[in-house]
Amino acid sequence: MEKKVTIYDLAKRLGVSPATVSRSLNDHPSISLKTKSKVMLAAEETGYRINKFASNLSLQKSNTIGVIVPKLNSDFMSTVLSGIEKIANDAGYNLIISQSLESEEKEKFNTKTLFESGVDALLVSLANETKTYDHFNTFTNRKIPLLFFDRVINIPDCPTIIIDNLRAGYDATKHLLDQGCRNIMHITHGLNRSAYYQRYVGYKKALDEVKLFEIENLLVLDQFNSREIDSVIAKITASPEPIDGLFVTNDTFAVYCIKALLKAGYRIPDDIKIIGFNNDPVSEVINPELSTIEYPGYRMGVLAGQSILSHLNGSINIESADQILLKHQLIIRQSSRKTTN
Amino acid sequence: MEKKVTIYDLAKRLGVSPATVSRSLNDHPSISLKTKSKVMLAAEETGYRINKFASNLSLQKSNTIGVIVPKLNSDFMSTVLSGIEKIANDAGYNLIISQSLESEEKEKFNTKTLFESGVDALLVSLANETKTYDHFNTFTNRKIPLLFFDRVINIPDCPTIIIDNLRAGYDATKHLLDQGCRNIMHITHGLNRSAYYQRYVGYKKALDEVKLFEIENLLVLDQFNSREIDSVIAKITASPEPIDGLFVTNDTFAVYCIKALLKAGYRIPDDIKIIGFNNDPVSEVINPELSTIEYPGYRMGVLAGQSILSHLNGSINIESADQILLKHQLIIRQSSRKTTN
DNA sequence: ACTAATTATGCAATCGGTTACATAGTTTTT
DNA sequence: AAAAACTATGTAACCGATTGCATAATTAGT
Repeated sequence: MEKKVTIYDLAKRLGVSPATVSRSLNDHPSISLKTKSKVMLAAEETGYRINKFASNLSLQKSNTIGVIVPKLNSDFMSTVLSGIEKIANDAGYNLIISQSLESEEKEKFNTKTLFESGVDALLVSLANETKTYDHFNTFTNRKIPLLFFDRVINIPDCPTIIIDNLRAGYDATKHLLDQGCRNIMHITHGLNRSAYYQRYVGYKKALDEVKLFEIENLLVLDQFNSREIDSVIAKITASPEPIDGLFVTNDTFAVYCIKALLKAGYRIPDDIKIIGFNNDPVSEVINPELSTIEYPGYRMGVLAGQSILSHLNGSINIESADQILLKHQLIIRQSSRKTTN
Repeated sequence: MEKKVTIYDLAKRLGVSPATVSRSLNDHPSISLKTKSKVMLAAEETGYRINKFASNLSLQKSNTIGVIVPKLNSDFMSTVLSGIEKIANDAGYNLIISQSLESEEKEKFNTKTLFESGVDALLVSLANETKTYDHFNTFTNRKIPLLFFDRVINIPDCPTIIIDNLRAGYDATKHLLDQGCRNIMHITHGLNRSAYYQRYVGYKKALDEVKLFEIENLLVLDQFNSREIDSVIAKITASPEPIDGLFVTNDTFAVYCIKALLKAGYRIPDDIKIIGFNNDPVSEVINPELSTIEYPGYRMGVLAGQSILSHLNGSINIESADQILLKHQLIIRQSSRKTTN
């Protein structure tokens, strides 16, 4: 069992004061080179490690960034996190990651513990359930940088990073219309989150443009899990006007749909054309390959990290809340291709 | 800008000592109910929040668990993390997550920063590159609980959580043999990590049993990324004896293989039967559906979390290093089905 | 050689909670 | 009613690093 060694131990060993040791270790200019190297050597020899608790307490900062996401295990989210981690780590920050599991309750709890843990900044992608935002006041009141990404809410002075969801929803729907679809069903998550709501608005806008707003056909799902597939198929088969297009705001679920529809005897894209969202790896695996909207997850993570770091470094005026809008991209594959007949 | 309120502020406000405040907030038995509720009320009113830095410094613990994984954005790893997070969070622990990106250098660095951050325990899945393990000494020397999962190394007193990789490799290979394959290629990651090495041993063992050890056919890849696919196809087409089976230790890559082979004109499973590893969601999306080995990621995460928590609570004798072996399961799908001809 | 400027180091307070030990106030015991 | 046993609270040291200010040691200036 190694004993813990502190700057006091080093000080005693070298016959200097703890202050000198501290300054040496932090490369303070007013310490002579000779002393510095003496200290460094002793630190090396004794296996000295700084005690961050003490340091943090003294400096009032933790070099830690908190992250709250709805769910760790989705391709999109883990990709975003990977980007955040890369940037944070390279800058010497640690990342405390927690998941809300789409629960407002848990999001509040996590916000509280992360605050108490003294994170220097907080990055959040909101739970679908969340309807109140007071729990973030602890951060805004103390002017601790707070940033929202993907699932955002507008709070004064809090930057947001999103894609143009309205436009993306419009593009996806417009594409299906261009391919000849006339009765497009929109399958999406709770519209409580603006990301999803905006896609819906885009969907409607595209329909409106071709005077198809009457046959808007919306299906909102609680989760995007495979158990919900039956209700989808039921709704499609029960439709008085046959559904000929599907805009699903999640690739994984779109893939479930394709599989279920094929099984039910529908031809894709001949009978029903489908477009998903996110450009998850699965979209290229399914047959027919899934058209989708490319959502730049890694870049989003990197930008979120960089944005929050520049706030922490003060290189950006904290007052100037910025909104970063990433470009999405329509990716056309087989699942929505117009069939020549 | 809210001012920070400390136990000293509360003490002054209530005319008691900071010690009383501290004890009240921690529900210490020797404080009268009247005083306790007075303190709690005041804490509520003033918006008091404990300062974890101070608390941690005093208590010498952080309620934080460190995690190092090779890569955040894989379905398997994010699922494991999700399980760990669930357990840790429910027990009031925060999770600091970092990724080594398969680099020994970065793994060392992360180990150091996590140590300095004062994590109460460390969970590690090793980078593929890692060949030395001294960087974990800081933890073992101080008897800070250290656990390895999935990609493990045996260090005295450090529990490990794995599946029986040898058996899994054997099962996968045996299955292909049972389906009639006689020239099975094994595509895997660097054999430096025992997880992969054991699968390879299992593969060989199955071949040995049917006296096929002569035509062992091994392909080791650095990464499992799509750029390596060409070399795979090249090796398969160049084989003097036609390859009729493929055991790939990663579903995602197995899926790439299927797509490339189909494109190259091979019929699956007729010409080549394929089995993957992990039971990633993609395995059910590809056509033909991919046979695979079910790897219980979420359970692994949950068990890793529980194991480390019990060590922290001292409810398990720290000296008794345990090894948890999870059951895998052979999942047979279309990609390896014997064709009746 | 003597003062001024510069460089290197130490002193001591501070960050905010925790807790062993001491003490004052109450209740129980005999 | 005095001693014993609790109960409730306060005192003060401690956790380990940081840093403004003071001071000692060295060098430069005239």
